[in-house]
Amino acid sequence: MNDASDAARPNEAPEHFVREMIAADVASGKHGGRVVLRFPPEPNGYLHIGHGLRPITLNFGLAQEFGGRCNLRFDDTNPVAEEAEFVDAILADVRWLGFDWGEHLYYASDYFDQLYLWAEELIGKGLAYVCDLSSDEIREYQGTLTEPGRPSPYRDRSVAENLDLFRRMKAGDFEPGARVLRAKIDMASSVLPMRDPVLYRIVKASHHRTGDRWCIYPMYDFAHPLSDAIEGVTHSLCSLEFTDHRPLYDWCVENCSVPSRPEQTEFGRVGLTYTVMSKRWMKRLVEEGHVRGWDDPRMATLAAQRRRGVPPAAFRNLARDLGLTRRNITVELARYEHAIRTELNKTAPRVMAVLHPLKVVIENWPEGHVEEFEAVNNPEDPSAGTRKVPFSRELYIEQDDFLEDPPKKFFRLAPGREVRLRAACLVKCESVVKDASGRVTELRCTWDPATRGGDAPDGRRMQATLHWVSAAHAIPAEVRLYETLFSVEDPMGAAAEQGVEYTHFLNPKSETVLTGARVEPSLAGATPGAAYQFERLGYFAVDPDSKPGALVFGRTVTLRDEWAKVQKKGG
RNA sequence: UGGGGCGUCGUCUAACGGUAGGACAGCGGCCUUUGGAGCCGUGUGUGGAGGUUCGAAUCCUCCCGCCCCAGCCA
Repeated sequence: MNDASDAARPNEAPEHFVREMIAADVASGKHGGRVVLRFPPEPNGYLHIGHGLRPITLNFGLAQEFGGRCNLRFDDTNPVAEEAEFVDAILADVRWLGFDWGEHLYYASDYFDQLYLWAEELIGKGLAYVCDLSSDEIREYQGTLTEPGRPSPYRDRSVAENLDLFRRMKAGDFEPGARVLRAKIDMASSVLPMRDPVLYRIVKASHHRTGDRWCIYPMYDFAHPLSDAIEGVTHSLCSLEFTDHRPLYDWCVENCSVPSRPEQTEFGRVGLTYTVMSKRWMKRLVEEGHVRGWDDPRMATLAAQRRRGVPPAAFRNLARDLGLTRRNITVELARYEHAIRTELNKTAPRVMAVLHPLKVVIENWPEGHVEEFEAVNNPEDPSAGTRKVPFSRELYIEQDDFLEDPPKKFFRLAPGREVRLRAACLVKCESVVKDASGRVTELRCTWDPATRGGDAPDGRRMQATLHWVSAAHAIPAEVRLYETLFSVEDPMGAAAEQGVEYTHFLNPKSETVLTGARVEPSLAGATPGAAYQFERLGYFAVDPDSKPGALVFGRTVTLRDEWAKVQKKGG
């Protein structure tokens, strides 16, 4: 994790309340001075940017800082929602972000036997009972935000009867919904989760790991604190919405004979503008075909960001820079993109690619003659070296880089004007060839042999430097340009406000597929996942859709673009 | 409405009773063989009202606003 990207800001991250708390606990010898954290995803879907920017980087990062460890535990207590496929995807995402759980990969389902024993312990202590109320009835008895609940008629069953019933629940004697095991706490509590919460329910579904061995499954509120205790977790970090559950977390740990005393601390979640993060809403985008799949580069999943070419270091660095508070926050897309550019600027090799080719013929360059110019691979990193780029009589430049009648602040090529071709030479536009409709189809230029390499011996300065490829040597490639999936900052908020579906705000231009692009020949062997900067255009990654001889690039993020800004202001 | 959480530039975030600072965005400029990168400059933002204090973003009181909780989801 200490790669070059952190050089500008060595080691120490800014302080925040959780770091201070852990430091204080270590100093005071609490938990024996140990630091054990955990990242506890439920394998019921894909991880998203919010996970990458907070819980993952926070837990694994703090564990590293304090020389402790971070367990990766799947909170798989609900077989109807969970699948092994998601386990694999989550593992891959965490690994991709650069974290290692070592031997500490766990599953809450591995603790089912122990959890069951603790449930019986609670029954024995008179702290839990089997309740025959239906879920509707339980809700009725629960009261409301302002009114206290009423005790279940089954609340005072004997220990023996509870034990018998619970064992029969486990044995499969009852149907789902017939009975549940509830904690006996306080039906009048102002904290709703304390009103005799359900601890176990009957579920007759196959579990991705335990199969059909169980037909009763523990609820999160029971399984989570006890799983933490089993693993010796010292600091159980979770998001704000679990704050109300903390009293119950503590109740479980206090009333079961657990081997350790973990403590829960809550932090705020991270959201991103122009995207939707929730599982349910992302799922709809996939199912309704608005995107190519869960890893479509426009999606907010980590798998999608990886495919798009986002470097994992950008996540770690941005997560660190965001700090940590007890507030749910929304990060501006620009800040996410900034983190990506900062990283890629240091690491991505530069290369030339022409997205919308415009033919250029160098009239004073001999037919059939080829020369190789030496191009710098990364001006930010001399160790990246140089490469040879072939130059010949017929080239392609970007259509956007020529205007027959240029406006004031347009510095690029125009009739009679001279510009530099990156790493090559200076060329001057002598004339323009048009088709019958008047469209410019070709530029006739001349080059100045004295400017080989790009510098003019007489010192004349160029207003612009253009990227280019040699027509005969360039490789055709498909290039996919991405913009935000939604056209408004807060799709869910806007939908609620305007009373329309959030899909109403899908950006029709979120993906543009270009099939006529040409890239320089050095890219011939590029492999999926590789990230490049297409000079003057942006950062692009080789998409896994690429096949031998048929490269597909996807745009990770554009370069900052002053000209685009000028145009926007003028238009 | 009961309980809980939270209010500092547009967005994040510092300041832990002693000059409200940084990052991103924006704006202006410099530089440039990427209109990239880099560099320089640019901001009266502490939700409100009282109070305590020599001094309050920070402590107290009241008010206002936003978020979370009434799954046999996590």
